[in-house]
Amino acid sequence: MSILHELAWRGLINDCTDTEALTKRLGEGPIALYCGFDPTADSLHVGNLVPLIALRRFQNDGHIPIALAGGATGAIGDPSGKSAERNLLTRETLQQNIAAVKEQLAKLLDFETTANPAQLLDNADWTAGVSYLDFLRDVGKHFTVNSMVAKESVRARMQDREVGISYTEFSYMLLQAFDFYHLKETHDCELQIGGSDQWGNITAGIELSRRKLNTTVYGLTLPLITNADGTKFGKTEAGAVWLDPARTSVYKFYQFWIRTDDRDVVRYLKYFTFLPQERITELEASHTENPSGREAHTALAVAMTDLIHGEAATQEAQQASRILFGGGLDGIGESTFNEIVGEVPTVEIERTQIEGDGLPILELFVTSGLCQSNGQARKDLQGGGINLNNERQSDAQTRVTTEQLLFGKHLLLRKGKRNYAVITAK
RNA sequence: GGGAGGAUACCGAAGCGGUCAAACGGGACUGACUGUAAAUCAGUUGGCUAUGCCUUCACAGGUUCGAAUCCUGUUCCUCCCA
Repeated sequence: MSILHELAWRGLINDCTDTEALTKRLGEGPIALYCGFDPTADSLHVGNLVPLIALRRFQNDGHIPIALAGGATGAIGDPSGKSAERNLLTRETLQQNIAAVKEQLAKLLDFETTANPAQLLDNADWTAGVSYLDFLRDVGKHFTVNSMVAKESVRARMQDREVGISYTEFSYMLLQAFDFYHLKETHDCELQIGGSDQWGNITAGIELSRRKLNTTVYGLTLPLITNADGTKFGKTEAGAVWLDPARTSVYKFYQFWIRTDDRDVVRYLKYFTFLPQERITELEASHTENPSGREAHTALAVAMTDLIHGEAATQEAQQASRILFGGGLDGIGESTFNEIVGEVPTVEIERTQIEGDGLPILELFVTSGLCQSNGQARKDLQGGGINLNNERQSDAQTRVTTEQLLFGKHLLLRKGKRNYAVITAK
């Protein structure tokens, strides 16, 4: 099956500038393709994953992926899909972000293979040195403002008189177009992929390449990932789900996937995993037949955690999840318990703090980070959502002492059904 | 430059002298039901040493027994005219 068919089966093709020609071109041999990632934070998040994984899919099919860290474009800010002007990042932040994002990109693509190694580029390298006058003459001249204004990203903001769009963001598409043109010229990059909101930026690049190089390059957009319940994909109570384990722990990352809505799980298996069609079809059948078995969810969570954090970390996260959600703590041993220490948020306190009269339970929940304030903890307790060592607490006056320590040193806190934390006495 | 209107909790939006920690909606959290799902129903949604106390309605003052509500000034936003 060709790569395009594969992507289509997975529901990953939103739009293509010329499916027929691209199919033909891909059939003729390896192609270089790129996708840009703007360093808006010091880590990528699951929302960035679809295009990144798509790059890898192309690489697996023998093509040459170029991951572009947007040192230049990130300095400007892409108006696509944004309803308001953003603040510019400082240069230092940008530098840090790029460095961090580069590392993450490097993990998902194969840079070692000799046949078609991936490449990691930064568009600041070829943009920073271009003077404003040169840019206006060499790039700007090829675009009419009329066509720029017609782009959805710009039009949306022009129609909204309350927010408007700065000249800076308005120019964003030219920079991205310049990237594509530059990559075509220097790396013979013939395809750009990106989220569906990138359509306008991609076609701008295609036009520039045609005008300046008289050559045809292609664009392919991937769908915007939507949750069945209408919320934004990749967001949780705590915010975005990041790839950086320092921001989103491996356990939380695993949990994020395991809690996927039933209606989304098969779609996500197709979007995000490299599992073969047959396997996904199997999982779909198993899920339809016995949803409470949650086999598809587990497969998804394992595949994703594996991909981002590696096998060892996945096993730990999985083990911790099994212990916590596998039916009570009764009879578990110390070594088993230790599996969850450090996986779920773990806070250390001085043993002396809970000796004698001990600490108020509400305070402990605030310390653990599960509750925002004493008042909130009290409300949660009144609602029946506060558990210590998996026992529901109903008295706000309760004080926790060394008596309650599991194995002489840990306390297992739970708020609600699935928010765990461990407190360890030093 | 002239004129009009506005700024309320996470968001949207009521309130226009006391009964306002502030209606209602969304979101979020918790409980029940379940499968760590969805849907549904219920509770909660400023802080606290908690049948009470404290700090909030852009900011700073003032009037009043009493202000989110009235007055003055400041900042920001929107609209209309030039």
